Amino acid sequence: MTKATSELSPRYVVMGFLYIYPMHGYDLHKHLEANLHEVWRISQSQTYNILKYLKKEGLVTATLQQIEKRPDRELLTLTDSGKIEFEAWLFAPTPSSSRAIRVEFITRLFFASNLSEHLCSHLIQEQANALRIHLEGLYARLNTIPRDQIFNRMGLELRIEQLKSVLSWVENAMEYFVEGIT
Amino acid sequence: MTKATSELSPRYVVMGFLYIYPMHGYDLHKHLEANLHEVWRISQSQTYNILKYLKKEGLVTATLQQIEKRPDRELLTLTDSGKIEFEAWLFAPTPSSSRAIRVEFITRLFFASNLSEHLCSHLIQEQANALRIHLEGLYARLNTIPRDQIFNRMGLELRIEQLKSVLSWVENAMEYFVEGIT
DNA sequence: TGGATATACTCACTCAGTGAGTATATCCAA
DNA sequence: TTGGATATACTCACTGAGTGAGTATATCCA
Repeated sequence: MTKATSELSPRYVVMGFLYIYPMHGYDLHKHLEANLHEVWRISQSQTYNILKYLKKEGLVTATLQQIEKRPDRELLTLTDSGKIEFEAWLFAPTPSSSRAIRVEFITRLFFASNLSEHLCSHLIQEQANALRIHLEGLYARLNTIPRDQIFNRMGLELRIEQLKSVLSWVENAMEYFVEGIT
Repeated sequence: MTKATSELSPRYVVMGFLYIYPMHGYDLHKHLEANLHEVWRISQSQTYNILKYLKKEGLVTATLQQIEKRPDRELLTLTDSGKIEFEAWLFAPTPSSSRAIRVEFITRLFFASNLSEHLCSHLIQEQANALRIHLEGLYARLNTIPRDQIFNRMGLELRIEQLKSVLSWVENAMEYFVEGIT
């Protein structure tokens, strides 16, 4: 799928919930609200929009449930190719932008925590490494921007500051999982 | 204009360049690339898209220049209402999200630096205050999220960390303007 | 018994953003 | 001198994120 999906697509959260078990669009949206409302703000209709194109792409199938007199009601299931796509996303490091870490990486941890704590710790390590490498690149780029390009320098320097604070958060993220012990 | 323009609309940078003086869409895009490529990444066609709806909204007017045999070529001018909208945006604090500060606030400083250094310092103060107030709100909200909502807490705590580092950057931003003295 | 709330989904829309394409003018190097 | 790169200037058709209002039925409970 050499599809140029925009960085930070909401498709994977949706797929993630269906990865756990099949459900209705309605429930899916409720789960989103309950578990990740500080991370994603996806309206109900937007949830249905996403499901629509996932169906079109064959990542999700809908089976109609006919319950006497009630209309529609589709039970949504992640297809095999849907599962593959989701797993690929889950295991690959999130692009190194502050926002992507806050939204996508936390979402990956959310789904990974359903699988194993060890996986979480692994994802955290990998993400921290990716961030360190990316930061190196940004420092190098900063050196190529002439002194008088004040606002380009501002943009890049602020970006670097943000990423530094994101990195240190990621490095300590394992604390969330051992917290219960305290 | 109770228009619900999405937070972080690219319309104001475009208006900002036309605020300085009228030019072609082509030049406008070149200026963007030259001065703010670390801040905004707006493609040429996207620049024209923006100009299109600004024209439709009466914020920009286009006067056709007929130069013997060459086609099209529109000189774009900011209208009075365009100027008013731009100034309103320039003087009002940017919404307190990390990305908005990195993109919109730096853009505001860019245009403000064309007007006066005193204005820059004023905008920086105001923005820092707005950020402090916003952070208070986030801390309060964090206290309302139960301990077991791990991922919602993660999202909010990371957001707070990012905003803290953004705030300290803003507080020191005046350094960019006195730099030449060193 | 009727009004609030929960379940479940649709539609029409705007706005951000991309990629490829069109057309002419100018410069400069073999 | 000519033809190929580069600069000028703009258009079009598209995808994808996101919103707001609307539809329809079922259930609860006061």
